[in-house]
Amino acid sequence: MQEHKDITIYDIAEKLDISPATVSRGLKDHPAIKKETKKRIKEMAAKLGYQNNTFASNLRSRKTNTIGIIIPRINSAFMSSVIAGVEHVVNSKGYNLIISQSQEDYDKEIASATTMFNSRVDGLLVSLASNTDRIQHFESLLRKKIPVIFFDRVFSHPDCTNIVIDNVQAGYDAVMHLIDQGCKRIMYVGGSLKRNVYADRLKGYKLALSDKGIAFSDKYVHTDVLSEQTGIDAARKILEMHPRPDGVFAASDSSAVACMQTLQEAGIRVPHDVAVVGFNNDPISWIARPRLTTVNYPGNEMGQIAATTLINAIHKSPASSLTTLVLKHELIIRDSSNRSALK
Amino acid sequence: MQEHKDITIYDIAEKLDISPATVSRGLKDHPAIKKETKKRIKEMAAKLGYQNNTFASNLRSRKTNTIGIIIPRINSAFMSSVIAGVEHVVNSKGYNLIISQSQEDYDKEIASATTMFNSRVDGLLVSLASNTDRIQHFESLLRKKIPVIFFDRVFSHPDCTNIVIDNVQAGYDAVMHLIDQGCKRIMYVGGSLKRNVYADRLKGYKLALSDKGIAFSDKYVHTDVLSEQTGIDAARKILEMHPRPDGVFAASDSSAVACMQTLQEAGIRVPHDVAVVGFNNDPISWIARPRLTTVNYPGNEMGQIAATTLINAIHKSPASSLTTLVLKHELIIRDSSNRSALK
DNA sequence: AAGAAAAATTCAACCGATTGCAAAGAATGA
DNA sequence: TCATTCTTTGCAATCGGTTGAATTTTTCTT
Repeated sequence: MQEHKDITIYDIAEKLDISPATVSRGLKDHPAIKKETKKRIKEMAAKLGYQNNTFASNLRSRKTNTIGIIIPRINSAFMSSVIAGVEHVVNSKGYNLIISQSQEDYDKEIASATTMFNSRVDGLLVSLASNTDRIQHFESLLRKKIPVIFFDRVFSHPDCTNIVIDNVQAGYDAVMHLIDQGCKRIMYVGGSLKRNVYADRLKGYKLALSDKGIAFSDKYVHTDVLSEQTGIDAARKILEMHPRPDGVFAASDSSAVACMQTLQEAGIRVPHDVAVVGFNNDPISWIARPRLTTVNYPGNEMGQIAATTLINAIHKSPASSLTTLVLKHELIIRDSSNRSALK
Repeated sequence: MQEHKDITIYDIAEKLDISPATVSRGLKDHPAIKKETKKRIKEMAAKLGYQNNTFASNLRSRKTNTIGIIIPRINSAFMSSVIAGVEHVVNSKGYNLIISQSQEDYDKEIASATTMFNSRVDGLLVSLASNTDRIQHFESLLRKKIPVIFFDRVFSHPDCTNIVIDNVQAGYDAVMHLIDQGCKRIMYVGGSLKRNVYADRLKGYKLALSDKGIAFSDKYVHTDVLSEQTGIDAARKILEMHPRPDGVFAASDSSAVACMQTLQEAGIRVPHDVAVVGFNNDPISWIARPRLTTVNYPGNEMGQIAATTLINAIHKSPASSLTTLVLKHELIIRDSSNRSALK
């Protein structure tokens, strides 16, 4: 088995009896190179099996063609869809993707940011960890004019674009729907209120109550690092309350389903006694019985848009200016909240 | 806002009035450098905020410190767990990870392999697409002694390690359990038989039947590119058969649940009339009602092991020799198949 | 046909770390 | 004291493209 020496632009240049500079330019369609020369170069490159050495290019051109993404964790239905979307765009545009999980932890997020900085990413996508409350760990990137874009769990910063859905409206829609179904005492189950997604959904919740003249009360708000367990805890709380809540709006499908099932096991009928609305439209939302009413949150789309926006920002250094980009959401009404079907 | 010029080993060398070569060696603990010199170098590096330029290193040392992974799609519960595991190991060992999705398509898989080759990954993890039947597209890597490891959906090749669970045994266990529950006519719902995972589970199915003296028949085997739809199709088929099958072994939880729910909607009781077993232990398996009996397939662990094995293979060039690595699986019995609880 | 302008190509420095080999300094031995 | 060996450090080439400026070639004017 013979050792293959890699083909370089020098090999091509030699065969064609031209200079390496011309080869370099020819390969990347530089306008100053004659069409027919380009053709010869490309043909020879193909014939010899040339591969661009990205390290040499990157070293000289000070570009890495790599973008990074920091997320709380990859293995949730929503986040893996986002990644799928990002990967799709990024690959098709010739970029590489580095993924790092913060595991919902502020310190790990800082470490991830450092890794990204050291890897000299050209741009960074971030969805913040549960307990992050300052973002100075991205300053080293911003100082070097490396674009940082937040999505889903965002943070307001003059130099960063945010990509979100209208969480206030989504929360409002969900709760308004519950009220329309006759709910008077609605529980909100969410994650840390440091995160816009949970805080905003709570705002929507309050607005809906207010618009219907229902008084808001703290005791109906249950927040924690959002997980299934949070849903179970909320259910236990509900079971002990008098009068008992008759509606639940949970900020994730997994907590909503866990809550719903815990209630059901205690003999509560859903939606008859308690109507439930979740968030995300994860697969479990249509597997659970009754099927879960939820807010569709298109992860794949968000990933594609985030990646596209980031790549644009990388190219146009002059402040791409867009501060916030809002995607559409949609309330999907299913059996877990639909009392009209009950009659 | 001032432009930060990057610190290089030359800057350190100048400050310390020594040569860049010494700095380079000092930073990576070369034995020829005096301890105290190393200390001074490292202190100065820290003080100036030096970051290694990986492109320069890679260019010179001809290593990329990058590993690649090609998977059918990222957004499934199993695969995203695998990625999480891989990411964890890879990041902690200072490697980068490039992800590419084949979208279950042979041609895209070839394209992905080419991308990986061009990115000069140091090693590659692969889980094959549904319709792949030759793997010559990895030869260019293997010729350069770049280790390629298959996991989950593997392919036999003298130079490649495979990481799997014992799918034959898992299939055997699942089907044996169904037979123990009194099933006589068991349906197998799987993916393309080109893929070991589906073919082996079918083998286990046949073995179990054979061990119990039950004749095998083609009509009980339903295969397709495995998805929810496959489960629904299988259910429809079941509903039309006489005598009707009384057990289902599906090679994924999503198809199992889809099948189960379709049957239920047609008035079939699970597990009373038809007992169902799935595969993977995805979240939906414990959300569905009845809870789905399934085979636990530890994705995160498999990811970690695959990554660790690959990195070992990268370091010891002398054939790491291991051909196949088999992880443990486990049948988790839940209500969808448990008739003893019914009495 | 000579001169000017435009097009195409080449020159050569450069990106920043690595590494074989040479060299200087220090320690050991006779 | 001088030769020998071991430590430690420096020199300089190298990895393979990229790019501003210079040069050569071609095309266009008049």
